[in-house]
Amino acid sequence: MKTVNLKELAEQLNLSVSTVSKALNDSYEINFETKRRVLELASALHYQPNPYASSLRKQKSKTIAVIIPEIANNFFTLAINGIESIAQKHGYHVLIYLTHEDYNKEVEITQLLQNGRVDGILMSLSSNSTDYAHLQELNKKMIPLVFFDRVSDDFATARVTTDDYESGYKATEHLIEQGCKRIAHLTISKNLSIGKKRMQGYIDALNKYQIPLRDDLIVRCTDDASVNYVLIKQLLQRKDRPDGIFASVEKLAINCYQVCAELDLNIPKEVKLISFSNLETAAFLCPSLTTITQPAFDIGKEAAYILFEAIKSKKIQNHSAVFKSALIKRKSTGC
Amino acid sequence: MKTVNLKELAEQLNLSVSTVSKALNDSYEINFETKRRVLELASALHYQPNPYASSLRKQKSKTIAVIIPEIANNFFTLAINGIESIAQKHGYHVLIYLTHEDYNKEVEITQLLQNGRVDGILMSLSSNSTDYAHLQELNKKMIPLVFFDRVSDDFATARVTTDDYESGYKATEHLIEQGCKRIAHLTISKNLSIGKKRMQGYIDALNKYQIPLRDDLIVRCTDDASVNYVLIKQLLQRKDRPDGIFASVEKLAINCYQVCAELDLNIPKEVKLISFSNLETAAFLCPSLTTITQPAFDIGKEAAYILFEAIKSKKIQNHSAVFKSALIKRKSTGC
DNA sequence: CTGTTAGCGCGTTCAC
DNA sequence: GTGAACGCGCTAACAG
Repeated sequence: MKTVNLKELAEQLNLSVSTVSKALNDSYEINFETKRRVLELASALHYQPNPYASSLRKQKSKTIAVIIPEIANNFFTLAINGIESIAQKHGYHVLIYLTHEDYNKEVEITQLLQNGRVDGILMSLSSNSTDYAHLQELNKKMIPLVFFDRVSDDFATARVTTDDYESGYKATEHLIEQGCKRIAHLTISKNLSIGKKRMQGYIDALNKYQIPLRDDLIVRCTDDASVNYVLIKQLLQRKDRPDGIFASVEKLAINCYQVCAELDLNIPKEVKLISFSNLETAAFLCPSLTTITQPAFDIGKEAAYILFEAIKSKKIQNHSAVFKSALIKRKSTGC
Repeated sequence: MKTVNLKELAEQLNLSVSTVSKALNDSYEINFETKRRVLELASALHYQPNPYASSLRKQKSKTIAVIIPEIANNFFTLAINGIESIAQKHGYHVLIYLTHEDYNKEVEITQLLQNGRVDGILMSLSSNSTDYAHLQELNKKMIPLVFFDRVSDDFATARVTTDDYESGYKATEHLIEQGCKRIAHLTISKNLSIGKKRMQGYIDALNKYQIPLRDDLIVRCTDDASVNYVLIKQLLQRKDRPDGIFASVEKLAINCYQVCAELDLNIPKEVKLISFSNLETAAFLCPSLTTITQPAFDIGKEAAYILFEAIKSKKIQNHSAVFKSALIKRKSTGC
């Protein structure tokens, strides 16, 4: 079937293309009766305007991009949910891109978005991003950018995060209150502010309770899961193995479970574990894991909201929002 | 910063717009030296072609849409991963749309895609879709459509699924082998083939082992979680409560966990549970849940692959692929 | 090999 | 109130 366009409608109605266009856009110039006729035929023929012609003309794509490191992760999944709901409300379309924690891919993707494909970008940085020239480029092109969750302090733009420092502090404090003496911290990329802030919370909590900070209990994990696995195994095989672990991300907590299973270590009796996690279902199924849970859905919504504000006002805003995360204790668990 | 376009490049190089265009597209007509000059300036100025102008001209969007009922679901999450990887390989962009199991939204979304926004669509039906006029419309417009996972037998198009019948049979058989006598089945929408086929497997397995099929053990769940919760609670509060449950989707299994926790029923001692599930991490954390796991990533990849074949060949193919799912038993569990 | 011309489908002047 | 004409940025057909 031939796709129906303005010309087609105009011919059938004995009107000019521009009149039809105006009628469809509800212009005040057009006679009510004409509008009615146009709208009638349009809906009868299932007319849909060609989005790209319109984008080209209006220099507006009605599309945003979401760039995230991975999707098999409950936080991002919930955030997308929030983002999509706001986008749909604004009549916007959502493009999704995965970097797989690869900085080069992140650069590539942002390059694809340089020329009008999107009106704005929501982004969570990949863990090995250190240089931000690709983002400067977006800035120059006046494409609004909002960071969420994984932000960098080295690049100024609007951002939506959780209270990472406070959460890290509380998580550590919780382990201390459970009687842990040797608390390890599994951290990800030191470039990301979530890594830095959560760790600072850990450090300050230890200080507060006068527990010596031991560098050998801080495990700097990588973006390679198998490497992390080995690091965690080494940690748990030491004779003075930690009695508490604070994992900065869910994935590392899962790794702990795997290692503990292999080493026949009981969680939470022999090792207490606490982690950032949004895996609601897993947390439910697994009563021994106390989690720090972020309001991922709301974070997505807020980030989208800020982005649309920026798009509307045509100003790159430096708005920033911080959400509280919650420490969720599971019933019938020592931890 | 002004966005740089072909005209800009042409002026700076003292060439015509079309020559520049050809050079950038590596046309054989263009002199090597000219190409070099063009490419040099283009990269110096970070030239990126306007995708919508090109789409308009070529009538190709280099974009596909993925329409799914929800995203907070490990199956879809993994499938998107697979889809995105193939799309990226083909230089395609991925639009994502969530129907939230709402048929009307499904219709709305497909309408938005009628006029060239995408070159093809990947779709998992919402559970209450019964009418397919909106899909016929896509068909007429020659937009390739590939179903994955949630397909309908009432609409003919390419599809990628798992061996739902066989999986349902095996799941039920597994419970029988564990000694279950009263096996309940929690099913979703009867419109979807996954619902029908998994249930048929259940029925046939019972027959095979000469266990009477009891209609009161088949719980037809809805798309309203709170209703399902009540239904499951009623099921488990009966004096002749089931000793085994086969949940057709993960979400319903989670509901079972919640209800059992509330009723102080032990899983798997008092009630054995088996479910379709792709929640790898949960399955790991929860050794008492045996799962039927689908190769979601590969299903996504295959669906995308078929779609790109259709786009390339400009033929709407009726290719269909069936993947095996795996029954994954957890260690140290009676079920 | 390079340039000229003519749209892709739409929205916005500016005449009438 | 309506229509003719132009251009968004790019590509393709056709000249030269």
